[in-house]
Amino acid sequence: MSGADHDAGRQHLLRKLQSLARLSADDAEAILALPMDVQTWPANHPLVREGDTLSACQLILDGFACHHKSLPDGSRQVVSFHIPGDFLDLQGLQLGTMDYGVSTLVPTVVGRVVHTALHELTWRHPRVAAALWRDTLADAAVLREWMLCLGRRTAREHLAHLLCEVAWRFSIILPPVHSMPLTHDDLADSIGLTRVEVSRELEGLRRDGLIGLQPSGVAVLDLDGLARVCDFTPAYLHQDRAT
Amino acid sequence: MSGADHDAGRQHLLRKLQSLARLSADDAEAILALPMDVQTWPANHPLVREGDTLSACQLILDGFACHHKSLPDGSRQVVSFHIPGDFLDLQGLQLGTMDYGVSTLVPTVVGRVVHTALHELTWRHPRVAAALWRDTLADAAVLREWMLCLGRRTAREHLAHLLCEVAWRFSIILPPVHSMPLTHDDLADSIGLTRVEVSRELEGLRRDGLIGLQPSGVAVLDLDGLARVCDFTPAYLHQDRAT
DNA sequence: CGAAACATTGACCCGAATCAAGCATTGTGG
DNA sequence: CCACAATGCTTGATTCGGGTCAATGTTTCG
Repeated sequence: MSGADHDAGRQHLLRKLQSLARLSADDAEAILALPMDVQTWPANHPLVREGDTLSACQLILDGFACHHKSLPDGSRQVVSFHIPGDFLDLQGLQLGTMDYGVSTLVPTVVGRVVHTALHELTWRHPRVAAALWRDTLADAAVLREWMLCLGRRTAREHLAHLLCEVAWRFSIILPPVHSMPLTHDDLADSIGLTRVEVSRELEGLRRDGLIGLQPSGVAVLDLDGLARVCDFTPAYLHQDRAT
Repeated sequence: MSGADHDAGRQHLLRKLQSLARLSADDAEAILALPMDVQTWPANHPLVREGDTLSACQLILDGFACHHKSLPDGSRQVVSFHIPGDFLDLQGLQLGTMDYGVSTLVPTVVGRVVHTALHELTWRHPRVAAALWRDTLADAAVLREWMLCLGRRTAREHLAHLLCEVAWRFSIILPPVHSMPLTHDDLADSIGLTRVEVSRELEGLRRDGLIGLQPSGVAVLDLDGLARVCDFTPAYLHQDRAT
């Protein structure tokens, strides 16, 4: 938990917001100066429960987390993944109760920023507020693509699409061909299928040489090949950068 | 197309934004004064195509429309419904290209507001900008609930849930027990199933006395009964009002 | 070493898709 | 005013993707 670690997490946030709006030096300084209470959590730890009302937002400084919703019968749907630089519960700043839960997927470091500090930031720095709004819009675009996957793609296409997306987003912050720390249960809850079917489809993709199955997780070996399986087009991520 | 009609549509927008943020009289006046180019379209008319880049936002003044995405093979997923007072393409104001299409479902009147006017509005009226951000967050909450339906509910539960949501949202602007102007194809594209299965499940719900099937569309007869079928809880809509 | 968590595989089942035929409304032109 | 096309709805027979159940294998870690 060195100071440098926290700075790296804040820098991810700043870089993302700068890519979404033209920020002044003053805006940037205010973002980096946000008062933040740093906490470390293990993998699979709940950070927010459905129905909570919050008084602070949590920024991922290091690690990996997801949003999820559940049915009374216990079945669970993961609705999004989040990486360093993402706020996990910006919704709690603006709307009353949380309609989704948040959990870590790997050991994760978060920075808690009290709502008053964020309200002050957005009030004094309208361009930062605009950037956060755009970030919300970009997140919604990802939700829509996931809905298309859930409703209209086959199991294999959906799985391939998810792996493409995660590999693509991870490549911003991690070296390529890094294996992804997702269990088969995580993948199943993300694509709306069962663990058993995930196992079978992963085996199919492995046999085709598109992915590698290691104990540490799934590794994407042939991103272009995978993208061809599922017609992956990263435009919906609304992030401009060299592919 | 009388002036009164346009005012009704604007009033829906104003009322929604006032429920999301405490607006000043000046803020309200600016919203009602937005310069707007009024257009009328038939049912099933495309208003935005996937990939478009826009220079104006379209506000529904009267009617009913949806957002949808498609796969290369032509299959389509409806991702949200929109009613008078909703902007159909706020995303186009903040992000480059549209990742979804927009179509009318019934004859619809929209007001086109050029981006420059909206940028000026949000810049001069930060509370209006905050309200629009909250509106985006509330829309995203609906997308997440739809994902839960797509991934984890059965055909019957999902259909019942959709009917509950639409009936609930329509009740704000229409008399109750109004039949909903959705074809079986529209419903099928919304819940990620086929027209045939929609027909069978609707017949099941009708046999149980929960809905009525008329030529003009589906009418919800027993909202509480329907809600019990699918565990419908309107909290995710983030609209406080007497149920 | 043993327990717990995670992954794989096979046999069988079921919900929804597909294919196909026929019916009911609506609207249009002769 | 009727004919008939177009669109939308219903229903049955059959198929198939993915679920369920169950047994077994593999890591990881206390």
